Amino acid sequence: MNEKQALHAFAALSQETRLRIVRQLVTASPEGMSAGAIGEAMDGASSSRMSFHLSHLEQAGLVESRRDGRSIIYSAALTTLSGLVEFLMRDCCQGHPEVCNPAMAALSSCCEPTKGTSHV
Amino acid sequence: MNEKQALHAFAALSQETRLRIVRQLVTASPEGMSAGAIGEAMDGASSSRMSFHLSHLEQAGLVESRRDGRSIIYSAALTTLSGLVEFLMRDCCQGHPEVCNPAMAALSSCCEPTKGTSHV
DNA sequence: CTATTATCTCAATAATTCTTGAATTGTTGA
DNA sequence: TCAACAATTCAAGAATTATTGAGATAATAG
Repeated sequence: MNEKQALHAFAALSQETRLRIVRQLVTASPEGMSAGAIGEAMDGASSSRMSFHLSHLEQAGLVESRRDGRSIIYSAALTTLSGLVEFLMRDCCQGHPEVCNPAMAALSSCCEPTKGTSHV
Repeated sequence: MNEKQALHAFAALSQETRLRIVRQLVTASPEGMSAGAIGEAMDGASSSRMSFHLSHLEQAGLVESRRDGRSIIYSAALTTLSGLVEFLMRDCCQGHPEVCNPAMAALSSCCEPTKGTSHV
């Protein structure tokens, strides 16, 4: 993830409908959802509007698509999301662990450390 | 950090000049830099342009300002940055540790565990 | 008090992004 | 093949955001 890619990703995430789509798709991961189903979940947004936002997200690498019959199934690109977090933190941490540490703590509590099977 | 705040933060970070300002200020943390000095670092951008972007960033909670004599000193709001990471990951991790784990790994390597002089 | 420096504010314009609706492409089943 | 469905593409207009330059505000030095 370089600055240009991060810029695209941030732009993609800075629009309400698109941010909601991403959250929806993360929840629906890894199966994904058809464009139509996503539109329904977005208060019945029009298909051309969905297309516009979905292709924007795809350009930014935040979602992926595949055809399944008449439908096109979209799914979250999880590796781009973690790449974005890494980019943000790479910036933050230039000698300033006071940013990273709270972020680490937040991450740890959110990513349950697979209790029991701890290993570095 | 709620969705609305995250939306503002992403919008603020989705503009090249502003993303560069944030990175610059994270590097200059915690002292900060005067608006003029930031402008110089941004290829000599005009003062009104700087003002526009700096106030946008301040609105989004990504930077803070204080007056020092004639200058206004801006500094990175590190807690908002880590809040944003937390927001992203809270989303990502809804039952999908496969996102979080790479992100955790990236964070760990970026936030060198203060070898030697470690002290909470 | 005046001149100078640092920054902000405002209005106009330029540029970009979003929405809408109509037309188009691709897929399936009868 | 044809009708129906799912989604995309395109063009026009609306809305938002960024840049510029002129003028205002605030602080300091002389």
